[in-house]
Amino acid sequence: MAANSPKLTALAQGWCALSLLYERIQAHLERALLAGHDLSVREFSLLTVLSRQYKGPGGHLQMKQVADAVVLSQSATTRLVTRLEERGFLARCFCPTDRRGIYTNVTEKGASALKAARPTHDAALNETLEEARRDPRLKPLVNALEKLGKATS
Amino acid sequence: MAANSPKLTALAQGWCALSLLYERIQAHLERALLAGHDLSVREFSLLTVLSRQYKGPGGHLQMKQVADAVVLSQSATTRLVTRLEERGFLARCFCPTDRRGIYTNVTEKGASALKAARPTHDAALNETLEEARRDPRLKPLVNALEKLGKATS
DNA sequence: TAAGATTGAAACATCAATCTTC
DNA sequence: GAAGATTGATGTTTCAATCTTA
Repeated sequence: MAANSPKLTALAQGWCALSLLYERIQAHLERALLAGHDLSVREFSLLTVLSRQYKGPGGHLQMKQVADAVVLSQSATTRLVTRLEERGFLARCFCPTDRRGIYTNVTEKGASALKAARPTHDAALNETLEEARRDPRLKPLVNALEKLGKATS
Repeated sequence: MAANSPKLTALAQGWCALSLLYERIQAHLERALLAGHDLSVREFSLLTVLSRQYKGPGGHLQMKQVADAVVLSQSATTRLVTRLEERGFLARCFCPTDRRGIYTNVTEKGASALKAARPTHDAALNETLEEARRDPRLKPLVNALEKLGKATS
């Protein structure tokens, strides 16, 4: 996004660094996942979210909630799910309590695709962060990111 | 992007938090800038980058360098510049030393649009960060972001 | 009437091909 | 031939409109 200028506020600088880091990671992951598994980051993210669902009441997400989780519009989510359904990774089913709603399950095929892709994803993430740590503008952010993971996990 | 699960690696968790924060800020800024000034975040970013150019040797960016700065492909940058040129915010001119290259200058109109939009931008940024600080997953990241700005400015 | 999911139209992104200049 | 900018083809995203169910 670009860097230093005398009048840039401190926050704006931080935002630039965040953007830069985000976009680098995103681009790197996208490349790695597409090349190795024909999955975009969004698709990976969707599979991840949906595979965390559990059977039983409250365990499933409706389209709208999925949209929130992957930060997409409802219509984009519909299409994303459709694409992955056509590839056999997902299956829609009706929501038993509200027939307006639609649930989506990850198929066996989808689950194994996700499982296969995860090491690629994690490795690419590691690489990018390793590299970002060498950039003085990004280092503090990378450190915070790592601490964050440790604190919550 | 979504959150906790037993098997999520620490880094992946951090990445989820980063994505979430980035996408929230991005969405908030986009909304504010479009509503108030009919500018997308990308357009704002482009104007910011180009307005930092200075007269004299080495002070101007070629299309390709601009593309890197705003993290877009070359062709997308061409079209972005064209759109803003049509609105009278930018003007292309030939690069004197290499006739393949093209420089882009910010017009008076473009400069005043940018100037008018900056307070909106900064205010929206502040708001979103303020809000994000209340989310325990994001707080450490926000703190790092603020320190970052202070350290470099 | 409102809420959830979908579809249609338009905007904007990427990759590959092209055109000009080095 | 290689590099910089552009154009063409294609895919994804958003907003608005539509359809079904609550």
